[in-house]
Amino acid sequence: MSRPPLYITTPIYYVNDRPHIGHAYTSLAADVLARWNRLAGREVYFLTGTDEHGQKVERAAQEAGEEPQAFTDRVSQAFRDLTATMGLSNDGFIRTTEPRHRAACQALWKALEARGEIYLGAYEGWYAVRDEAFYGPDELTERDGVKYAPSGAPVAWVKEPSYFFRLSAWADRLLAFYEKNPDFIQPASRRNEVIAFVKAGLHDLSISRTSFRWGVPVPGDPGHVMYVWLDALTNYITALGYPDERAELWRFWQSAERLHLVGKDILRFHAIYWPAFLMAAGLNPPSRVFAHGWWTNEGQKISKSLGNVIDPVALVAEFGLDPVRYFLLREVPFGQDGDFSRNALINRLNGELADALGNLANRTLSLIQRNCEGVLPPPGATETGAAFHAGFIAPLAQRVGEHLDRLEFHAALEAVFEAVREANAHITREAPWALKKTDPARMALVLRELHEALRVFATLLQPVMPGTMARMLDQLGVPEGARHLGALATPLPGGLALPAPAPLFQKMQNPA
RNA sequence: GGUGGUGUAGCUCAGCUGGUUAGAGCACGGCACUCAUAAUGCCGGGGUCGGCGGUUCAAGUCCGCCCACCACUACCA
Repeated sequence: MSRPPLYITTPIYYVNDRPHIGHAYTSLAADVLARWNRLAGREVYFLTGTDEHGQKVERAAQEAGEEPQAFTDRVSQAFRDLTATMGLSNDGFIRTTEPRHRAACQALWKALEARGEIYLGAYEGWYAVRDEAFYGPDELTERDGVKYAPSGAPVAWVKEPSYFFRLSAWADRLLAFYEKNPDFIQPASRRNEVIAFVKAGLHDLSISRTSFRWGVPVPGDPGHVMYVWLDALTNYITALGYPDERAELWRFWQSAERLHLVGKDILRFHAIYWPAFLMAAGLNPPSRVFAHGWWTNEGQKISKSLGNVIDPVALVAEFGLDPVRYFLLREVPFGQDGDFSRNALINRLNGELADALGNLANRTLSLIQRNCEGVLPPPGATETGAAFHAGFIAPLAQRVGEHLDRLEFHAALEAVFEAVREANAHITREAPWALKKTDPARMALVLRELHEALRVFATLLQPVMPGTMARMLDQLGVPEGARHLGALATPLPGGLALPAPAPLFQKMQNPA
């Protein structure tokens, strides 16, 4: 059952912004998939990074009185720090201001140009100087012969030279591609939206700008810089060595599963423009693009103006990294919008992590400590234990894996905690504390069964809660080299001395 | 406006191609237990499955209409 390698990416984050829960969320999901697949023995390359070009950055640097490069060096640090804050296991971190990226963008441009996919034209439309944005005619209102943008800024008809990508010619080929690859865009509802959009017809895409300088110069016409999305999307292949097809990592674009995780707001760029660029340049399109949902904060839409942006650093500082990682993936199906609330987080932490799982580990290990002299009993099974094992423990790794392959993080975690609940029922039914005097042999069997269940839980939960599960595996006496999925088939030897248990999760007082 | 989707217990949601008394978690009530982080287990109350009409021996599950909500409807990233 050897699977091709996995290339998994987050979007590169635009540095003209502070890291918020949305960034943390995408990165976290990618991290869990990367860790899970590594545990399964699959080769993985996990990439994240920062998008550092564009007019907004240029202007922000100007306002800060800095050179753009110095400015981005400074502000992109917050995103590099986020990888540590969230405990990310990314293999690479790319910045679009790196020389290798400029080279890759220009190589892609030349490839498109050589294939006749690019032409020079003019971009025209209603432009609001104050907003630095173009508006469609239906968005405008007119008073006294002057047209105004929705923001209230006056607009004027502007025409600037621009290179165009022949996107209109790709609509049919994109539709054929979606047809042949039904899983390319997920979830399915998003796929329908994209298909509807493409079916309505595509315009050629303006892919250069002359209105600012902070970007990748267009080869052969340095008055233009490349459209930020062409620049940004290219990061995914820059990081693998493009255009050097003999680069060590290039095989991740040639023969690996190529999975992009994105927020739903940037799906179009990844599901339409990006595969079109790639196919037009004669390169593989991605294998899969998954668009996840947005968070609200205590039922309210998150926005800077409301001042309710969620800072991942503060979140982790207050609740701890692993509870936050668990909550974000457990609470809401990936792909749907969800609500962040302190109450809900604390309920998950107390009820599921501390009471159900943590306490189960603690009571089991305490019994082994006290009644078995701290030594793991040899493998064996009671009748009820055999049924419990066959129904909930043995199939669990596969169940979790199937859910994670479909990016159903919440269902994967639900499956584990269903088994945790069952384990609590099992220990209560068997009451090993009462068996000590009546049937010590059975007591040893029951405790061993529970230890085995705990070993499976901890092993499978490592990708979501790496730190805490490492401590749990320590307490269970599982050696470092036996913590991958393949090791679950081999029982630990009886007679292993176990350390004294200690609580894994600290409960929090619920303010409500 | 157009297209797609959602509406099931107090809350969050499962319910594949229509078929026994509609399920789970949380919350709530009772009981049991005492190994454990006052943890755990068992039992229970609670739903005219958005509304109306239709197809069918049989509909939460299919069809029509209506109501409510959501998403998409291109070039700031």
